[in-house]
Amino acid sequence: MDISWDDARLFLAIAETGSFSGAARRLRIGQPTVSRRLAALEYAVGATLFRRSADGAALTAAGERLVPPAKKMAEWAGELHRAAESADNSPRGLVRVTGSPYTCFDVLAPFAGHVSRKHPGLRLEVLSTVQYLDLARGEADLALRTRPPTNADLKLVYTLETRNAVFVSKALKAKLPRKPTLQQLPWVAWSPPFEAVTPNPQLESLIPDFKPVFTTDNFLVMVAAAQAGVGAMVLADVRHRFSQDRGLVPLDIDLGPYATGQVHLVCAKSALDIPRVRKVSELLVEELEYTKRR
Amino acid sequence: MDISWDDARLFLAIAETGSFSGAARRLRIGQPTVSRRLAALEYAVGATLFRRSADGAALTAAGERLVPPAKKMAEWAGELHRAAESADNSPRGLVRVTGSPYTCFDVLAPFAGHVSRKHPGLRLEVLSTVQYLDLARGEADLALRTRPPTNADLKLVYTLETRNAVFVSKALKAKLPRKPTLQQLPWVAWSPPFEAVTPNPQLESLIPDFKPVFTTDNFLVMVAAAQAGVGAMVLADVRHRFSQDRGLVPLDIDLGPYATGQVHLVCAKSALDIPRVRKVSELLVEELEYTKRR
DNA sequence: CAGGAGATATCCATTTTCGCATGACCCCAT
DNA sequence: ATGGGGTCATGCGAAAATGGATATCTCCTG
Repeated sequence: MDISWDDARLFLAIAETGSFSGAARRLRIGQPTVSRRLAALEYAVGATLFRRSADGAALTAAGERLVPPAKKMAEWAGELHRAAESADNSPRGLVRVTGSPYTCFDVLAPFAGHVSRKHPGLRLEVLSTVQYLDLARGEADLALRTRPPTNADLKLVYTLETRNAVFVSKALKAKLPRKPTLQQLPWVAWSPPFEAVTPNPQLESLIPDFKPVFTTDNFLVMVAAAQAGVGAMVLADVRHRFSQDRGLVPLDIDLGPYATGQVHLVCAKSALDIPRVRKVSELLVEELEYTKRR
Repeated sequence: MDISWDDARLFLAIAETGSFSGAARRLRIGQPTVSRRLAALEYAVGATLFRRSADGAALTAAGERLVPPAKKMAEWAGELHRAAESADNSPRGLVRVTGSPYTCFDVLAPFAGHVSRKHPGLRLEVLSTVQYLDLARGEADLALRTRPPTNADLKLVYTLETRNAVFVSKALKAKLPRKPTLQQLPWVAWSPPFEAVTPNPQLESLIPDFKPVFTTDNFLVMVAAAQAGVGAMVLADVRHRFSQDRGLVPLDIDLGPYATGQVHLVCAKSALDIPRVRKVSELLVEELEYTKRR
C-alpha cells in the first residue's frame, strides 16, 4: 500500500469540507474524480474512511486518525509554496490579504487603491471572511485580525490598539437622549448564521434581553442601515489615512470590557521572505503606524 | 501557481537521489516522466530548481530552499501511512526491518524464520543497508542500530549492551601467538566505498598504518574470508537463540574504547500502533531479552 | 404528497499522462 | 581514439485519469 501525496490532499479536502462535492470545488476538480479517487484510496487502505450520506461525507474512526498528519502535510505544503515563491525576488504579483468584513471594507479596500497607485506591479486580493483562513497553509498571505496568532508558525507583525465606540447616524443621535444607555439604543447586528460574530456576543452580555432592531448577514448592509439611521453599531474608532466620512458619529457610552481592542497584522513566518508579501506588509504597517500618531 | 503534492514528492526524490533517473527508480515511474514533470514544475515556479549535468541533477539555490519543507512533508506522509495501516488490526502482513549487513545476516535472517514459523500471517522483509533508512518516513518499520535515535519522532524500544571481540578461524588461531596484539593480526575489512563503515575507522584509530590483508564490499564475503582463515574481524559477541557456529572463535584482545557496544531497537513512535509492527517488535525484544540472560 | 435541492455513484468520450524506444551528450577507461 | 555506461531530453503509441451528463437516493419544503 502506498498513499499518493495527492490523495492525502484529496482526503483532507473531503474531511474539511465535509463532502465530496465540496472537496471537488476546493481542489478545482470534478466531483466524480473525488468519488473515484477516494474509493480507490479506501480500497488501498482497506478501510472505509467516510460514511456517505445525503448530507455529505462524515469521517469514520479510521478516517479520523488520518486527519492530523494530513493537516501537517498541508502546513508544510504551504511552507513549500512560500519557499518556492521567494524565488521571484521582485515585489510584484498577487498578494492575498484577509480580514473581517469590516476591516476589508473600511481599511483594506482603500488601502488596495493606495497600493496599486504606488506599486503598479502589485495586485491585492482582499478576502473578506468571517472565519479564519489558515495562513500556515497559504490560504492567504496576510491577515488583519482581532486576536493574536496561537500557531507557532505564524508571526505577529504589528499590533494596533484601538478604541471601540458606538456609532449612529447624525439624525439618530439628534433624536436620542443626551446620554443614552446601551439598553435604550436600537441595535443593528448580525443575523444567523453569524450570531457568534463580534459584536453580537458582546452586546448580548452587556444588554439583558438583547434584541436588535435590524439584523443582516451582510456587513455592508449593516453599515448602510446604521447610516440610514436604523440603529447603532459598534465599530473600532480607527481614523486612518483612508477614513471616509460615512455620516456616522460616536456616542459617549462606556463599553466596559469591550471599550478597547486590537488589530493584529499576522502572516506565516516564512511569508515575509516573499518580496511582494513583505512589501505589502511594510506598507500596511506604515498605515497602521500613521493611524497611531493621530 | 500551485504545487501539486505529488510534485513535491517528485522534487524531493530528485533532490535526495541526485538524479532524475534515481528519482524515477525510487518512485517506480519512468525517467521521462520525471524529466517532464520537473520541467513543468520549474516552469510553474518560474525558476530552475536543478542544474542538469552528465552526472545527475544538482540543486540550485532556489531548489535548496524547497528541500526542508519537502522533507517535512515526507515525514508526515510517513505518519499518515502508519495511521492508515493501524486500521487493519490483525498482526499479519509485511513488516520491514532494517539493520547493518551483519545484523541482518546473523540475527534478522534466522529471526525471520522463527517469526514465520510462529506467526504464518506475518512476513518479514529484511533490508540490509549500510546507511540509515528513514524510519520517520516509513522507509522501514523497525531498525536494529548501533546508535540511539536522534529524531524526536523515533522511539527507542529496547537497548542491548554487547561486547565486541576479535574473531578468527580456529585454524588461524592455532597459528597465532598465544596473546597476539592488534598490530600482529591480518585483518579482513571493508573496501571502498565502505571505508567509513564499522569497524574500519575504529581499527584505523587503534592500529597505526592499518593495512587489511583482505577487503571486500560484501559482508558475507568478509565472514567467509574470516572463516577460511584469511584474517581477523571484529564482531559483537552476541549469543542469541539462533546463533550458529560459524567456526569463528574470539581472541583475548582488548579493544579499548571499542570493547563494548549497543544494539538499539528503534521505530517511529506511531509505528507501534500498527499491530503487525508491534507484534514483530515484541518478538524481537523477547529475543534480545533472551540474549541478555545467557 | 410532490417537487426541488443537494448529496454520491456510474457511464462514456475526451484529454492528459505515462512508459518505451530512441537520441544526444558527457566522462572515463581501455 | 573509441566503446561503454551513465546522464537528461524527445517522439509517439498506449493506458489511465478526468469531466460532463446522468442516475439514484435522501431530505426538506410548500
